[in-house]
Amino acid sequence: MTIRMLTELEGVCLGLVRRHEPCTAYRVRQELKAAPSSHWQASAGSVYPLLTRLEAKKLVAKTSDAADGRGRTLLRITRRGQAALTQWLLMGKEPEVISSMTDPIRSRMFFLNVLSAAQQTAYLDELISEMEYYLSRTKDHLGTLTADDDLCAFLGSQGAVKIAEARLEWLREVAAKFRTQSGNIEKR
Amino acid sequence: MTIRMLTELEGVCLGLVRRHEPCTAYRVRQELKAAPSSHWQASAGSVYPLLTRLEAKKLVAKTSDAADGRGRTLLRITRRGQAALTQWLLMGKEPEVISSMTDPIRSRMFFLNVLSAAQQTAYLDELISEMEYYLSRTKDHLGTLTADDDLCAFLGSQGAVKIAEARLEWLREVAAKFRTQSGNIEKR
DNA sequence: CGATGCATGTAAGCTGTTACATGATTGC
DNA sequence: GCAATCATGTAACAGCTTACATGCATCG
Repeated sequence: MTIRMLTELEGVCLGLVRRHEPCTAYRVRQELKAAPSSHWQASAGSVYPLLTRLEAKKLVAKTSDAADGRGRTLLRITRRGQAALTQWLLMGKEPEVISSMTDPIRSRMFFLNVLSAAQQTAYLDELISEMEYYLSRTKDHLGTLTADDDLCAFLGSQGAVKIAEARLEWLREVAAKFRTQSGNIEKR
Repeated sequence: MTIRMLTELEGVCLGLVRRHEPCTAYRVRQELKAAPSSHWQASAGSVYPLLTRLEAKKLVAKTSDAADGRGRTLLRITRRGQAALTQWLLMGKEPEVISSMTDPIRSRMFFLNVLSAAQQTAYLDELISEMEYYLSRTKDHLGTLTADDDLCAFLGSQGAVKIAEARLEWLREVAAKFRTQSGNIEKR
């Protein structure tokens, strides 16, 4: 019996349930929102149905404590859930997973020549300044973690910093190149 | 009159039409598939409707050459399309765009402690080897480009290499840490 | 003349988003 | 008492994927 592969958001949410169990769906949303670099909005409309889906597949167990005044539902990962999470994690070594990274800045860089030379340098300067701010926030977030407490969260967050640094360094080189080349003038 | 903001895939496709115009929708798909690091499958079911959508918004112009035996349709970007592409590009400096990067490896790293110590090191070793291969392919792709021909494509591809190098370096550090710590044993 | 590649599309389904809607609890 | 936060959901919609379907062109 093969477990249907989890989506990225499902994998992350299941992992968060595991890390913070027992926890509410609300907590999972908060954790997603707190992450300084995340593609997901973690809207109620995605997280609640998603966790219901995971429950239907018996990957998480919901327990509604009757004693709890508000209708709070606590989540826990099941043994099947652990297996599914492991399978999702191991899928990470597949080439199509490794290469499926998205970087909206890099995507845009390919089409920078749609801008005038003046616009190009102005845009790159603003971008670098925003990236610097993003990097500082990412470092701040890393500062709240320790290697002793949760090594995985610490190293994951460290990766975010390292990648942000690489992006920033690259942007600086791009800006330098565009300044010396005085823009990449269209040939048409 | 504000132009409705383009999605990521729309922006990339519009930019590709511009770079290769006049070109077919098929060509746009090929270009997307050829990119060594792309989140998009560029399936027919997404690209064709997408370009029809862009045509309806007058961002691209379709010209069906009657002389052409096969029912080939050539695409060109319109002036409105250039404006929309510019707007999409400039949106890149918004914090939510900068931080919306996704990295499936980094996502998984947060939950590595679901694996046993032996599984952890085995997985990281395989991952590093796959990342090395991915990096070499990315470098090969960069090698096919020159700074003189299309500076943007060259620098964009250079960014892919730099980020891949940062990811790989980070993965090596993670592997080293996990080996010395002999895994991150669960406390429960 | 058959395989591969060029070329265009559609239908069903899943996932995620925005916006809306409700109510309990906690802190000031 | 009132605001902010905790907490859970639904409905409409947009976007992308898989799988299916078709036909022409080119090369061996």
